[in-house]
Amino acid sequence: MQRKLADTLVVLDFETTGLSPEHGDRTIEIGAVLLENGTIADRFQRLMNPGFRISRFIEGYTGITNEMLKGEPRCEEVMADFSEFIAGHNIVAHNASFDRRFLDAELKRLNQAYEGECCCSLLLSRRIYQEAPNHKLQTLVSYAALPQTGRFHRAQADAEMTASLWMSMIDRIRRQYGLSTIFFDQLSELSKIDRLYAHRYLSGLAEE
DNA sequence: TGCCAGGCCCTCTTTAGGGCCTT
Repeated sequence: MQRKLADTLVVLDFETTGLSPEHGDRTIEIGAVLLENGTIADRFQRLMNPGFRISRFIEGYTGITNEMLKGEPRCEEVMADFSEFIAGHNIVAHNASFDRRFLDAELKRLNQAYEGECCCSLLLSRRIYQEAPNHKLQTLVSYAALPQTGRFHRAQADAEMTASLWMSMIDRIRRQYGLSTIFFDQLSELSKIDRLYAHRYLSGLAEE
């Protein structure tokens, strides 16, 4: 599924009620963009009602209030639509292990599963932007001089800025190593190898 | 009401501990 779909990709971000779906936390907002050949071809943004009140901490952290969620559809309804949105595409998220756990947990409630590949822009940034002060999304957007498309910690803005970050890292690799094309599975591999070997790996790609 | 996780990665490491990230 990876290389043949290298020209399409869904970058996603969840806002949730907490850190752990295993302890009952649910998603309250999904934001995503479909990238086709490096440009945004489609968007998906929904608020959803988790079925219980969210904490004051989450209200302050995300700007999403209990009042805002009152009339919104349940998670199951939104996730059914989102499952169709991501079907056939690989996905990217910042600290993807977090978003993947929530994606899997929500889809499991629908007796569904995501079958594609998932790559982490945080892990990739630790190899491409090794000199950045830290690798929080907000810091990297500033560090790479990318446009701020909205409020941080809202799903759609975070997804769009993660997409910009992703493209900026691809651009940096292309320019630095003279690569005309770099595939999703190569970036996925790069995010998994020891970051000390990142340069050696990319140099190897340049020689192919 | 208050609490909860997990994977990566560095180092004063590998028979471990703790910071970084995500909400």
